[in-house]
Amino acid sequence: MRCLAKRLLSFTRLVQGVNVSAVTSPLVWEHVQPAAARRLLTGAVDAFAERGYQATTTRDIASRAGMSPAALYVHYPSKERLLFEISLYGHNAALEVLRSADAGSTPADRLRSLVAAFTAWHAEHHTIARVVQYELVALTPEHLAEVAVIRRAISTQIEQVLADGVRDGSFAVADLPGTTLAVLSLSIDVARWYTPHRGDPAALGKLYADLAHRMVQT
Amino acid sequence: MRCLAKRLLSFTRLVQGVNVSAVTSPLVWEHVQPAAARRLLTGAVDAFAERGYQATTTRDIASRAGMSPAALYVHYPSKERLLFEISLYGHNAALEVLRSADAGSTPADRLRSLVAAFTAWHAEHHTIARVVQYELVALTPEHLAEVAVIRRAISTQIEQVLADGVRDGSFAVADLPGTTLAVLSLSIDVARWYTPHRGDPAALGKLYADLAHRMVQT
DNA sequence: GTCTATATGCCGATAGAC
DNA sequence: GTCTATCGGCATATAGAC
Repeated sequence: MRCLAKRLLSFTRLVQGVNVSAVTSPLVWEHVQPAAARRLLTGAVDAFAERGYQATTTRDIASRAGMSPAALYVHYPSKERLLFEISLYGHNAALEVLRSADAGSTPADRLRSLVAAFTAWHAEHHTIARVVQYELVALTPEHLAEVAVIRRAISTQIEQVLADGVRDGSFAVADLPGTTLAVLSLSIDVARWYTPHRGDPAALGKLYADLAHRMVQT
Repeated sequence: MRCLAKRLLSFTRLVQGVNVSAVTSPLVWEHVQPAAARRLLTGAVDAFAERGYQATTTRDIASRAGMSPAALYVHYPSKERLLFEISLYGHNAALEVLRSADAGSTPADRLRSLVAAFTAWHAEHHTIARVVQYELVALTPEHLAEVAVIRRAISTQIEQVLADGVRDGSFAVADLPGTTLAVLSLSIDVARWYTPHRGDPAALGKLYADLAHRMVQT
């Protein structure tokens, strides 16, 4: 089993501004080696997103990868560890998408870019996003603490832009923490309801960027 | 086992306008008889909300109600049926909160009232709301179809107000279905993150009413 | 690194006494 | 309507051959 964390940031580096097409790459997991470990991981993402972590059996994951149940344990020491690697990767990818999108000369431009990219990521990668956002309780306390650090960084990224806009007078925000959470909520909830037939991720990103901007503009 | 559905609408009838204090009644399940069935049901709500349906065992539910595992089956024929009764009740309660809140002379007043009440309900009843919003996949196809009807009615309630506002020129909405979903999303996602220490449900409702109104106003 | 076979335990649900 | 006892099955994870 190779170390996944070291390679987590590879693909999101390609994203610039609201160039959300870059996050639609199908080869998201190409850095996971060997191929058997990658098949197990992508099978687990699909299964966890479809049925949830607890309802997914190791037999199901193994069979999606074309293996016997026992073969899973050669690559991952437990089902929870598989979830953790997916969750850690997903959180880092989401944070990197935000950091790469935080470009623009005004708080309004930056906010629109952040919301568009974060929303499009949740739509395009709705299976990973579903695991990231809704399977936190299945993590061990230690692993949860690790991803919680990344979650705080994600929240801070949005809050900072809103605070900048308030300072220069382009935004009117009565409750900064509450509005930060609301803006994040809008994008995160996409993972709950999105399916490919519900529209283009980039178009959804643009709509949500507009809605978020209107929520705070003076 | 008594029929729960017939008594679903009792408490939400008390709610008028944005009188969200009425939905904070702690005796939400008082109509479930006998008391043993009610203890099982409230125990199941807490357990499902904490760990999720699949991670909750019938032994856990029974022990929260102070009973042996076997006693559960005197009141409910299966674990899934317990989930269904909770989900059906919760959906009907949420819909009734919306219908009671749809009061006001202008689309703006109506939208603010709807969003305030719907948001406050998700905060105040975040345990029930979590089961309602995140455990749909555990329902049988037949039971899912039944709650899906209620979910469409909830969505329609919001969409109608937005459409009325567009018609009389008080709202500017580029994408009506998309904006409807976004407004609903904001409130629904409250069930994911809300805990009592994060503020007063009524105050959150007011904040979200303001944000939703700004999303659509001309 | 993958397999077959299996250890070990908990799951949902039932049987039958009281 | 509640209990104790238990059924049959499937869960995660391991042992050991190849």
